[in-house]
Amino acid sequence: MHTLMVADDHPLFREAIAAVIEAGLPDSRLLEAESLDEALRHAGACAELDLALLDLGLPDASGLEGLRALRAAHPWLPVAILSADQERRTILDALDLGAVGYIPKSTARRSLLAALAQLLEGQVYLPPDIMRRSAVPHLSAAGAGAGAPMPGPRFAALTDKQLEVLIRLSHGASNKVIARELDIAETTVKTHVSAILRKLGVPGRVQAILAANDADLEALLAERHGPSR
Amino acid sequence: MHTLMVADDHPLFREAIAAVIEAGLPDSRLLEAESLDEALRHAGACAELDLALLDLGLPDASGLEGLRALRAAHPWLPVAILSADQERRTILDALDLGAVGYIPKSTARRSLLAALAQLLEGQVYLPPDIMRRSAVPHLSAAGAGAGAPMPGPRFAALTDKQLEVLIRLSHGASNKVIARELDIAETTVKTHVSAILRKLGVPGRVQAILAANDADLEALLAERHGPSR
DNA sequence: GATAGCCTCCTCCTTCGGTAGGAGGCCAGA
DNA sequence: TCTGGCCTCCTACCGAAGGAGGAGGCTATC
Repeated sequence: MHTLMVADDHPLFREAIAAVIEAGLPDSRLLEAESLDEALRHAGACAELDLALLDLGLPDASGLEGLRALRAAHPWLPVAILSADQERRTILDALDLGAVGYIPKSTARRSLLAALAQLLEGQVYLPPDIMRRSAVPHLSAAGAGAGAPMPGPRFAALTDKQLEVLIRLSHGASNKVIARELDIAETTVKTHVSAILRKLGVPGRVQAILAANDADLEALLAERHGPSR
Repeated sequence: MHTLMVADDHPLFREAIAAVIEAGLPDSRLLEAESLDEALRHAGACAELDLALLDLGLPDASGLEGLRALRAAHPWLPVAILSADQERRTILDALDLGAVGYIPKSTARRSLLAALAQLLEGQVYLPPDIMRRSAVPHLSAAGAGAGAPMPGPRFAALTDKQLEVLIRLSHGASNKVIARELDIAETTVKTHVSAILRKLGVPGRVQAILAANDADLEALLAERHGPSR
């Protein structure tokens, strides 16, 4: 027997959550709040609360302020964020403020149930697809000393020819097209592509393209051949 | 059949990990490294690596620098931290650098096994006892911004599900990964992908990704279904 | 001369991506 | 009630992609 609370200003979404819980956690009770104020009152009134699901778009709380307020008022209450925001940074900030989990609203119904079960068991839940994707260790928010850009993949390790191939790769060209454009055999293109993937530490051409799109490869290539080209 | 790597300079600890894996994950292979350098070499040599367990006390890497280096060299390798450090701040910093999990060395054998299984399934694992004990909020996060990128007209023809697939596609996910994340069969993903390619008028996933990267698909999806921020 | 790195090309093999065609279930509108 | 769109899943087939492993020619450096 668990008691949950969902704080979301969209009735439809609260109903959806209620349906999921009823179907998958029949032993549970659900409190509903449509504002931060109501959520705070519920949390104060109900001592049995096991988990609060907090939307980040509440009318009386902008962004993570609601989380901060709820945490400050009830430090013992586990709070998980429920949001349409899929920014990695937002998730990390929420954890920083003491959230025990983060559930994107785009989560599939079955995954949602699994996430709730995990949270009720005392575990931490974070969306795997967001936390595990690209997640390039670069830029911004947390200063923390040496803020050297530290270019992600090692484009500098690529040879000129490999750079030429990667540029065409990043434009979406197939091996066959690249072979024709560079006037070499397709097998040779494959050799170059394999070398590129190995040097960049990525598993396939798609990831190589995504990595390449963050850098100006033409500039790098031009720089190598001196200002005269 | 999974392949793991443990990077720790204490042979005893490596042996303990190996024993746990042998007992609980008999289908798995384990590579051992006693330095960051060796870990980097293993990661470069073994493409099948599913998960790296990185100690924060390596002799040739101080603290989270090892994680930064490993992430930079192999952005697509999931890395979980294995450390004696139980500071909440350290865990958050590790996540910031792209770690997919954090396992304190004080973890009980059974919990360790569960954590590894969870990580190998593609989930995120964090120590519940540390993450769930109260933390004092002291952060200012402003979610201002909200630029105005216009989603291309072609994307309007996509259904919600197709949009979900395309978003993950644009992050470089394979059909198999998308299937796992959306909890549907790979054949279904293929069906969706085919429909997407047809509607966008592009010949392959690579071109779809390049087209998708010019639009803010998450915003489009959020607008469609109950925009709660 | 020897060594090393790069570019070129090859074959064999496996996995991934994509199409074609079919099928059942669900749900909203006519 | 029926129709149509959407989601789901399947088999079968084929081409693209990528790894393994080898090979010859080129240039620069020691």
